Amino acid sequence: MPQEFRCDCPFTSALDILGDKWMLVIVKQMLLEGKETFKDFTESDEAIATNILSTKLKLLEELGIIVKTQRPNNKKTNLYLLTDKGLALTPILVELATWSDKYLRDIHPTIVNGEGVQLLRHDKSAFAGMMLHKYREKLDKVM
Amino acid sequence: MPQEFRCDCPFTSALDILGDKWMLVIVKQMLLEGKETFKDFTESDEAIATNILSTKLKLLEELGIIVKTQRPNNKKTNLYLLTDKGLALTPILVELATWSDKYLRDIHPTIVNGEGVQLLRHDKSAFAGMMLHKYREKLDKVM
DNA sequence: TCAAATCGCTTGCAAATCGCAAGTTATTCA
DNA sequence: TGAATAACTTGCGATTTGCAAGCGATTTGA
Repeated sequence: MPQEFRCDCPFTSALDILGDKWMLVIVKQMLLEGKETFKDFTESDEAIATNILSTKLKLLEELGIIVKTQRPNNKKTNLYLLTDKGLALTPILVELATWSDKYLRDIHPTIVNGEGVQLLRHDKSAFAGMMLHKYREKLDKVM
Repeated sequence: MPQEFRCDCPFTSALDILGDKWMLVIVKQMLLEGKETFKDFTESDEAIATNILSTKLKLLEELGIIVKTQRPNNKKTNLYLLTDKGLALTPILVELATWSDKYLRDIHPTIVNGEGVQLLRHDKSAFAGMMLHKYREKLDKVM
């Protein structure tokens, strides 16, 4: 199924792809929580259903945001890894979390407030840089 | 209906609210295209259905992202205006469009590429600053 | 070596959401 | 005062979401 776009606006077009409850959550889980196998995703807090996970992973792959690979000696477990196109979503994630941190705590007081959030609040680009660095290191090891 | 959150992750919580096809499109139309009445929204390219528009405006208002007002001498037309909480979504919009500009053109070649996009590409924060400045000027006039 | 466990899905079905078209109410304009 | 306009609301069919169960391929362990 070829991706449909509502119009030629760059803002809206991004939302045609990313504007749902799961796409960016999956990217976040890969980038920040080190998830890489189908099972990893199903075991998370956020508990995405397997049929939806399957659909979204397929879509993310079609779009070139992730790639599907295997480890050399394991035919059973698939690995899903972020491409550059996927890693380029980091600034969006950072801005989403920044907004949450500042404006959502009053209606959702249990939002986490640990080390990561402190760094994010204090130095956004350091946070982004660190996440990207860590992920690229992991890619080196895996591939 | 009180907003539900899947978990305590700031990234995911932002998406619980903003993660759909319309919420950020409406904010974009207000910030960048000067839309402020119900009719304005229904007349756009993106053609949101009136029932959905109605629901989303209500939700945005509940969340404090917009406020609903009237002009002094007109009881018919409602004005929807961005609050500070809503204006704080600007960086998210900017990052979404930046990503589109860089990574979506190959699968969606007709994405606009005018003056605005040029500025966005060349100087993101100038673009954001300009949009915010323009919107605040308008607020001064209206209120 | 073969039975059990694990992984990565797919399928069926029910519930929720989306979205078009038409209708309703209140306000303003001529 | 009658027509036009703005802002919705309602009905209903189509699509999407999400739970539960199942299934085939691979791997592990006795």
